[in-house]
Amino acid sequence: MLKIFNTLTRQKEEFKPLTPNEVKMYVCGPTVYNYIHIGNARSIVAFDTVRRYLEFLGYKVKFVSNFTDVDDKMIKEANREGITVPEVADRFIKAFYEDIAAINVQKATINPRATDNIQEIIDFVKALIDKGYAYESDGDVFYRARKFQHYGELSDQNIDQLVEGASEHIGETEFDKKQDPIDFVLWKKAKPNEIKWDSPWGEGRPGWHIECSVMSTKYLGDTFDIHGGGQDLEFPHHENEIAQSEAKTGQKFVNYWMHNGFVTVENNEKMSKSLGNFVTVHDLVQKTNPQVLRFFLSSTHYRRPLEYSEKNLQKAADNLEKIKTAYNNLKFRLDGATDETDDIQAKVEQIVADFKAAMNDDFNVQNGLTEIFNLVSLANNYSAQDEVAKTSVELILKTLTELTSILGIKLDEQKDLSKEIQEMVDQRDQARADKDFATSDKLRDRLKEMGVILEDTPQGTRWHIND
RNA sequence: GGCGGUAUAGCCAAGUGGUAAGGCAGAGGUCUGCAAAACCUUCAUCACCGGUUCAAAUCCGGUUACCGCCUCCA
Repeated sequence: MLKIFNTLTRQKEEFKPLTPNEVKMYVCGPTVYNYIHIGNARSIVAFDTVRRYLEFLGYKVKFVSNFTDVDDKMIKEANREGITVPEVADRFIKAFYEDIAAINVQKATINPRATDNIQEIIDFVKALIDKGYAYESDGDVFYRARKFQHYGELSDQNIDQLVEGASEHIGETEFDKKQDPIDFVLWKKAKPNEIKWDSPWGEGRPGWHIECSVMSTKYLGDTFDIHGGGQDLEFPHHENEIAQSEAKTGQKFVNYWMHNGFVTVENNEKMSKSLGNFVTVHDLVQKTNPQVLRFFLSSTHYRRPLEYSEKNLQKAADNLEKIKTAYNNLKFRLDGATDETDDIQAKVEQIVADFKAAMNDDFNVQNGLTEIFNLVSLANNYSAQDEVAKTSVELILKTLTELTSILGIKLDEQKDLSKEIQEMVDQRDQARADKDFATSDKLRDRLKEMGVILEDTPQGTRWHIND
C-alpha cells in the first residue's frame, strides 16, 4: 500500500487514485528564459522517480508539466538579446529536452505552453469574474483572495498575517490597483512594446498562477490525483492555483500535494536563479557523467534538502560504480552458467518485497537503496560461486536493472572492446599462461592508461572500461 | 512578526518506546604470481537542558544553531 506525504494535511496518506490503475499528475515546469539548473533538475528528477515507481506498481500515469513561456523574465531576456519572446522560449525548450534526456528523465505525456492556451486562460478568468472571485482594475484583473474561504490552508497562512508581510514588499503601483494587498494578478495589462494578446480587458498577458490552473484542469480534469513542485511554490503559487481552480469549478482541485526539497550549496543556502549561485545541467554534463548526476539527484529522499558539492557528487559516483560493478561481474558469469536451479529466486523476491515496502513509504529511496545494495551483495556473493545457474544469474540481472531503473539508472549499456585492445588482452593472457609476468604486467599497465581495467578471475580475464 | 523545515559516526544517511539499517572513506584479514574486484571482521549512544517511563535518538517541556516560504524562483 503506497503512502504519500500530502502537504495539504501534513500527513502520510494512503494513495487512492480517482480512477483505478490510473494516475493523473501535474508538475510545475520551468520558466524557459535560461537553461535549467541543478535545483530545477532535482524537482524534475524527483517527480520522474515518482512516476517511474507508480508505473512499476502498474499504474498508467498521465503526466502533464507546463512551460511558462511568457512573463517578466522572458520579456527581459528577449529584450536583452534583441529577439522575440517566442524565440527565447523555443531555444530553451529545446535545451530543456536535451538536458532532461541526458539525465534520463522520461518525457511528460503532455508539455503544454502557456501561450498556446491564451483563449482558455481568458475564458477561465472570465468565469472567475462572473462568479465574483475576480475584478478588473485599469486593464489588470485580480483575484479576490479573501473571498476564497480556504485561502491559506495549503501553506497554513493566516490572511491577516499575510497582509502585514505583503505590505513590506509589494510595489506601490500594484498596491494602488488592488482592492486588498493579498489579491493577486490573473491578467496583466501590456506595457508599450510588450508581447500581448487581445482580451475583454484590453491588451495584455496572463499572470503566472493562472496558467497552471488552466492547463492542469484542461488536460487532467477539474480534480486530479497528484500535483507536484518545489517547496518554494507552496506559497503563493500553489495556494493561488487552489483558489483559482476551486472557485471556478466548485470541485476539489488536487488530492495529493507533493513538494520537493531544495538543492543547497555551501552553508545550506538554497540554489536559485535569483541568488545566482546555480550550476546549469547544460554545463555540468560536459564534465560529469550524466548518469552520476542523475543518481546523485535521485538517491536522496525528495523532501530532504540535497547539498550540491564535488564531494557529494563523487560519493554518488562511487555508489553507482559499486552497483555497476556488481552487475557487470555477474553478467560475466552468464557464459558457462549451468542449467541447474537453486534457491536464489526466493531471496530475490524477498529483496523486491522489501524494496517495495520502502518505496511505498512516501518514496523512501534511502531504504530502497539499501535493498538495492542487498541485491548487490547477493549478486557479488553469487558471482563468486564456482557454479552458477543461468536462470538465477538472469533473474538477479533483470531485477537489478528493474530496481535501479526506477531511480533512472541504466545498467545494461553494452560496451565492446576494439579489436586492437582485444588483441592486447589476448597477448597478456598468453604471457600469464607462460608465467611471463613482466610482460603481462606491462600490458596491463598500458591498458589501464587506455582506460581498460583488467581483472583475473577463475573464469578468465574480466575487463571494464573506466569512465 | 507569521508559517514551515533541519540537527544521528570523518562524510551521506535509515530509524516515532526496547539497548543505533545501508553506502562511501578508514583499519585488519581472506583470495591473487602481483593486482583489481569481491568476501569477512572492525568503527557512533543520536545539538543541549529538564521531565515522563521498567525502558527514549524516538514521547512531553524548554534552549541553541542553521535553512526556507511570506516578492520572481523547482
